[in-house]
Amino acid sequence: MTATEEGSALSEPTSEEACDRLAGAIERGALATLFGECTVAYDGRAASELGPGKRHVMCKPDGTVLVHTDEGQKPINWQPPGSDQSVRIEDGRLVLHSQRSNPDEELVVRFTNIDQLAVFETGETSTSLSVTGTEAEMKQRILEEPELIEPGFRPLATERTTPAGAVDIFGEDGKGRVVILELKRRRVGPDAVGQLNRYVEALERDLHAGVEIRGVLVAPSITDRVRRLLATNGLEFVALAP
Amino acid sequence: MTATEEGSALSEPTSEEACDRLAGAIERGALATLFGECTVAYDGRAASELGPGKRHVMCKPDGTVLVHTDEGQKPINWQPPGSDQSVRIEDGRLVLHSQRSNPDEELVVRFTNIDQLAVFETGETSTSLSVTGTEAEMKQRILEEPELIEPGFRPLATERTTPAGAVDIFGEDGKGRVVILELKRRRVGPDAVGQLNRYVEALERDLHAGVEIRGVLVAPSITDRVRRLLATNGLEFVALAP
DNA sequence: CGTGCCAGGTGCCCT
DNA sequence: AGGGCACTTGGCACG
Repeated sequence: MTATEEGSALSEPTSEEACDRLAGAIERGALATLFGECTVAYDGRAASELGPGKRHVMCKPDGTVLVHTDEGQKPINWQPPGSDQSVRIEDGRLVLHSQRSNPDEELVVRFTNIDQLAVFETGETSTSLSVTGTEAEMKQRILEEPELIEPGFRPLATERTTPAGAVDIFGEDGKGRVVILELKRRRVGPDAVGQLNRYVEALERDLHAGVEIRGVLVAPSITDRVRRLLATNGLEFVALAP
Repeated sequence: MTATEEGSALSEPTSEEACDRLAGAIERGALATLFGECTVAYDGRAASELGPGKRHVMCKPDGTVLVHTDEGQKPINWQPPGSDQSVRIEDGRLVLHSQRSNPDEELVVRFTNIDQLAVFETGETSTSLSVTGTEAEMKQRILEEPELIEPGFRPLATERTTPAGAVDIFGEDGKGRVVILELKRRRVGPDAVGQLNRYVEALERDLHAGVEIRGVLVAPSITDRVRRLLATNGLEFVALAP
């Protein structure tokens, strides 16, 4: 036995020790991390090959697998929650295999050396996260203070469905004209204009009178190209930050 | 000294030990992970509060900070590469502070207990990842085999710029008509139609003869709504998987 | 389950 | 630095 064990961490374990410990941790529903030299192969919606190097591998109890290098916020390879993990020894080396279905995707991590294997007990589910500054909050504010859009604006419905999808806020202005609001929590690109335009056109067809429908993009700010796109399509912009 | 040290891992370290070790690791450009009971506060583009619970915290040498719970593929809180970390003791508790600029964003992790602190040496930069099955590969295949689109199709340019943005592939058909291709590597939603439509309209204005321009969406498959949207806008679809 | 859409999206390339 | 867009986008809500 060459490995040293302190708490739930094994330093420089053999492949066999790591295999047993890792399999046990996954079985028990614990969170396990490995750090060491490995190669990574992914095949699924896309495919990738990653040559040897030191990486940090995390196996979560919910089936998530994350492979991180020393840089970047996103994992270089991963497997989503619900994936099935299995561990085995091949040619004396630890191999972590992860399988996902729908779509079928496969991730294989082959370790040539394991610096550390750690197992953590996460206990009961963690406290929930509350986020503020979302689009949902913008919507709430507009419903409470419709004059943020313009004097006389009256919201009539949220998520009103059209053949092209659901409109964020549906209402009418002081002159009784139909107004559609598309909310964006940050500076927007051209895609939002396409979205708003689809809704306006779909509603004009749906109400099929010669009704004029106003389409209004509500966001903190817009780019120049978006300003021109809005003008071209006869749409409007109201500045509002979340 | 109550903490036990094996390799580069401290089990149940005191706040002071953890503070020294973590600060040193960050300073040296090592990768550090903590696991323990903590609260997390974020404020920036949005804001969030996370109550006490066991989490896994990773500090990368490039300035990335990731806070993971026992579930989910994405971190529950994070800070992007380039952020500045600082560690201190407050009321005898370890506090990790991370600051980002442009936009100004702040992340604070307060530990009430540290189960483990580990420091890893990542060595030289890791081997690069090669991915296949991307949109770029679709483009390459079409350039090599234009008949994948239709007999007689001739690609003339890629990334040709229009007032609305760059077109994936620009070419002409057997009858000399201008053809625009918008490539998607997976089943597409309505947004892609908006994108293609913008390009077609922009080019029709740009070439400002009464030239007919064909817009073709190239993807593995499309939804029904997209099929209708394409028809409405006089656009076409060619099935092609990456 | 697929479809649609938000996200503190992130990352990459371009101007 | 800002704009535009791909991404194994991930995640959620809804039909």
